[in-house]
Parts: sequence; structure tokens; C-alpha cells
Amino acid sequence: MKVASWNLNSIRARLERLLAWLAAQQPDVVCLQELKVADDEFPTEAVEAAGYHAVAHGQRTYNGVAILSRLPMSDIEVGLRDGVEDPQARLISARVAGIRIYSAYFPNGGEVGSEKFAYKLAWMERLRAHLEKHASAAELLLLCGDMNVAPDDRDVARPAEWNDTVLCHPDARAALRRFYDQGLVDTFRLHHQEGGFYSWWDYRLLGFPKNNGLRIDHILATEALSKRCTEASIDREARKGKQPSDHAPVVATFSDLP
DNA sequence: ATGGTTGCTTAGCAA
Repeated sequence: MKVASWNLNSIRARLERLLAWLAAQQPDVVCLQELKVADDEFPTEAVEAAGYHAVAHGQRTYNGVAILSRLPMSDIEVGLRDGVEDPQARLISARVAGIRIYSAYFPNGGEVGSEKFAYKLAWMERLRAHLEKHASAAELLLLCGDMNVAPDDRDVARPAEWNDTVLCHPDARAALRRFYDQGLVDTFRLHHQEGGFYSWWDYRLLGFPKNNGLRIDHILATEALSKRCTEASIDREARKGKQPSDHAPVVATFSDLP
């Protein structure tokens, strides 16, 4: 089973790119983030014509997450459902072939010390608590998404420029490590201990031509699933060309699954 | 370098 995660930065602006990528790469499951459309504007027909079921949790202008799957999905869950009043559409999950798969768009966090940064850290802790409650260590589970955290300096082209930002701040990295401590494995790191691989390049800094990138999009797997992860990669090619998303798709392949 | 670009929505916000 080939699973991907991709922050599209608007599914409306990126639909043709998405369809071309699905046709070329043939993933079985794709977790999407930053749809920026309400559910009634999600391009369900185009995705189904490409051979994928789709479930989405969107909102107008901001955020929005979805899962595309060639296999049927069941037990759809939307949001954190922890009693906190939160209108931001950042989480959806579905069961596919016996695996619970989450598509998550972690808050960016704005500036260190801001309200947004506090919300980011709180949201990460809410998600961790949700997984602790709903996902046992033995369960087959994937947490995929734009996590807006580069795990360590290997994942940052220019650490000195980024270490004081919300993407690399020690508190953000510590919050991400708590997912690892809970038994989730970074599938990309599993196969690539060396640095120099990135999934996001800032439009503003002209980051892609300078390769001033960070690895902030991740596919985390429970230990049982991680043992079946045969390869992991980042499709840097998909960041090239006209009107790209600022993110590249990240991919992980699992054996002994449909 | 407190810069720069992109998308959504329509001048300003978010990333």
C-alpha cells in the first residue's frame, strides 16, 4: 500500500496538478491538507473519476483536510471531539483496509510567543491525548500531514535561519517528540538518517530555487505498521514547474497490505 | 535582509 500526504495550498488552485500526480504516481491513499474550500466545493466528482473515494472536512478560505483512497473507507471521524470549542478544520480520519489513517493539518503557529503559537502547542497536545485515548499501541494507525515542525536540524537546510521560528522551536519539537514517545515512528527517518531532504520551501524567500527548505510534512506509523514500511520518499519533482504548492508530497509504502 | 510570494477575497490575512 502506497500512502502519501500533501499540503496542496488550495485544492481549487491545485486540482489539475493533483489529478496529474495521482495518475503518474498511483498512490492507494492520499492525505491532503489546506484545501481552503467548504465541503460543498470539494471536487468529489473529479476525484472519483480518477478512481478515488474521498472524505473531506473543509472550511472556507482556511485549513481543510481530506483523505482520498482507492479502497473503501469506513468509520469516518472529524475533528478532535474533545469538548473544546474550535472551528478550525484540521483533522479527519478513516479506516482503510483495517488501518486507521489520519490526515492532520497542525497549526503553523505564527510567531513564537504569540497566541497562535500557544494554540499550536495546545492543539498538538490535544491530538496526542486523542490518540492516546483512541489508538492503542498495537493498532495499525497512520498519522499523516503537515505537522509544521522540522524534527531536528537535519531537517532544515539553514538551521541558523530557522531555529528561532515556530517550525523549529524547542517547544514545538518537544511536542512532536511526544508522538514518537507514544509509539509513532517517523517513516521517512526510518529509511533516511541523513539530512538534506525537505518537504516545504517558502514562496516568500524564493526557498525552492535556493533549496532553503524544511521537512515538516510527515507520515508517522505505529510500530507494528512501521515494521511493514519498505520505503519512504519525498517527491521533490512535484514542487517544480508552474504554480506549485509550497509543499511537496511525502510518500511511504507498506508491504503485506492491499 | 522584519525582506519576499501565493491564495483567497477584495485590502487584508494567513502562510
